[in-house]
Amino acid sequence: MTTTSRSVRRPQLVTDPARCTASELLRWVGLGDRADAESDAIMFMMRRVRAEQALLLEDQPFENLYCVAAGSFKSAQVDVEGYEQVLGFAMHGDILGLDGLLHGRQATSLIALEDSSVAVLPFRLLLEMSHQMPAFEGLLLQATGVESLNRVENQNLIAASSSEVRVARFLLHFAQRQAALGHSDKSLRLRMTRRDIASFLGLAHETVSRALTSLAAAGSISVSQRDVRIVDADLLREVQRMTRGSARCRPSSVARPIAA
Amino acid sequence: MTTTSRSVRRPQLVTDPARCTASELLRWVGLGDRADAESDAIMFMMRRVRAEQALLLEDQPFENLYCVAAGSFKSAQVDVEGYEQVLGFAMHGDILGLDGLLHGRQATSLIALEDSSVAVLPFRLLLEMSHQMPAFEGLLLQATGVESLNRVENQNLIAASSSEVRVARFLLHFAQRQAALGHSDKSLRLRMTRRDIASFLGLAHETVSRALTSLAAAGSISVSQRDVRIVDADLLREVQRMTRGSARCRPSSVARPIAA
DNA sequence: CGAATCTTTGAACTGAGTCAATTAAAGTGG
DNA sequence: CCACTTTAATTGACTCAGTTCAAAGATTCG
Repeated sequence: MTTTSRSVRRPQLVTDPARCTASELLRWVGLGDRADAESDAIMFMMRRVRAEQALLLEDQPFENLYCVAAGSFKSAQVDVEGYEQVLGFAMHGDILGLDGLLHGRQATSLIALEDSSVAVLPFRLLLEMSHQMPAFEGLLLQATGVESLNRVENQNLIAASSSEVRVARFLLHFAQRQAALGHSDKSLRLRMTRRDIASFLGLAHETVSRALTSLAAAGSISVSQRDVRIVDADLLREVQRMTRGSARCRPSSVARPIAA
Repeated sequence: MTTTSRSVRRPQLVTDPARCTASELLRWVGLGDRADAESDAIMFMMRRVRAEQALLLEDQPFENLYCVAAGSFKSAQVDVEGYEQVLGFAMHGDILGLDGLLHGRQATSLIALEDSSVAVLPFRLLLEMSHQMPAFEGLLLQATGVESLNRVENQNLIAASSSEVRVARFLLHFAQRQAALGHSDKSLRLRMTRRDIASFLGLAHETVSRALTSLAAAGSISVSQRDVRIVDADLLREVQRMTRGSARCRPSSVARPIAA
């Protein structure tokens, strides 16, 4: 229906902005080895979402899952008083929308942090396909596993004692995800505002700012607006390890690298 | 193999301590309507776990899911310094162990809070069965949905601004789960220690204690050891709603019921 | 260029953590 | 069944990390 549709020959190289093959999808989520001719033939619709726009609002009926193809999202809830609680961030390859599965209504809104695009995966269809193609069953299982692990990791992020530790963990976690996607794990571009990070970590946005400054002063990172460069990963990891009850380290001037 | 095994006639009434039918299982997780003759015929092993004992330790290979039949559990991680981070609490009908799915190793330990028993669901088997019996597919999907929602709810618990709000939310959340199981939503027996709650909520255990005292003083609950009675649910809900940035209400003396 | 938003920084206040001591409950074993 | 020990829970006093309020740079965008 669009420009490229008649000249399709090498499906994985054609980048029709309006649709993608199941093989591409599988590659995005890290199941590229399960892509085959069959999955080459299956197409999914894509949907573009401009920065700040909602892919989905809470309470909407649950119909689709989404796989982030490009860009990034935050998931959030807005409470009566208008305060926005950020619940997570998603990037390339992440499956979104599962929180609507249980009650049939989305629990959180999904808002694009930049111009983004997602593959639309009608859940019913996905379920049917998973009966025939193991690759799709794998997709669902993986999404489940990721969701489950995310819960654990998020809790570890937030439950950390000091603000500095939380921010350090957030950065390392972010870097790790970047690295898993083949990007640098040293230079991060934070797509979200300080406020978003603050809400996510349960802090005031000023505190996030101060924590970043403080970590930078300690020499573990350097910050320039939304670009964060991890200068001394070991030092950062030293900070990140501190938990409630652990050695009463002086919070900001950990300076001395203790590790052997 | 045990006492009742030869006199089996009405499967759902027989309570063999060492095994259970798939129908019972489905009932426990709230999918009782999908139980049928076929599921009556399928048996799962049960496993008893004494109070304080681990059903499972982190890093163990992922093999089974577990469904809580009786008792309750906490899931936790212990970090290098020996600090135990509690990630969640589970009760009757909850599916445990999903956090091991992604990497094939359990991410958290599961520790019984009281003498408990679980149905052992070998994951491979579960997967195979889900291909033939829709009820089992439903079981997996529901577990996924619950896990996904839990993540959202936990984050809301922890991200709350003040300690009192967190504890209030914790209690209401707990009450709600109790109610869903047919128990009273007014009188709660907390199976976990203050320390566990504190770790879960990211607070010091003294703070949890103080928050409870304070809520009791305000008249929303009454506390006697691990028995908590919700006296004024509306008042408690009033506290629970307060979020970061919301009206600077005086934290403990909210007293005046504002609701119409 | 101005308007709006985001970020950083400062100063004052306070909620929650830490330390310490007391009380209560639950085991243990004679 | 009663001392004795151990663990859990509460309470108080003190301190400090983090919030709040305020104000000044930075950045983006129309």
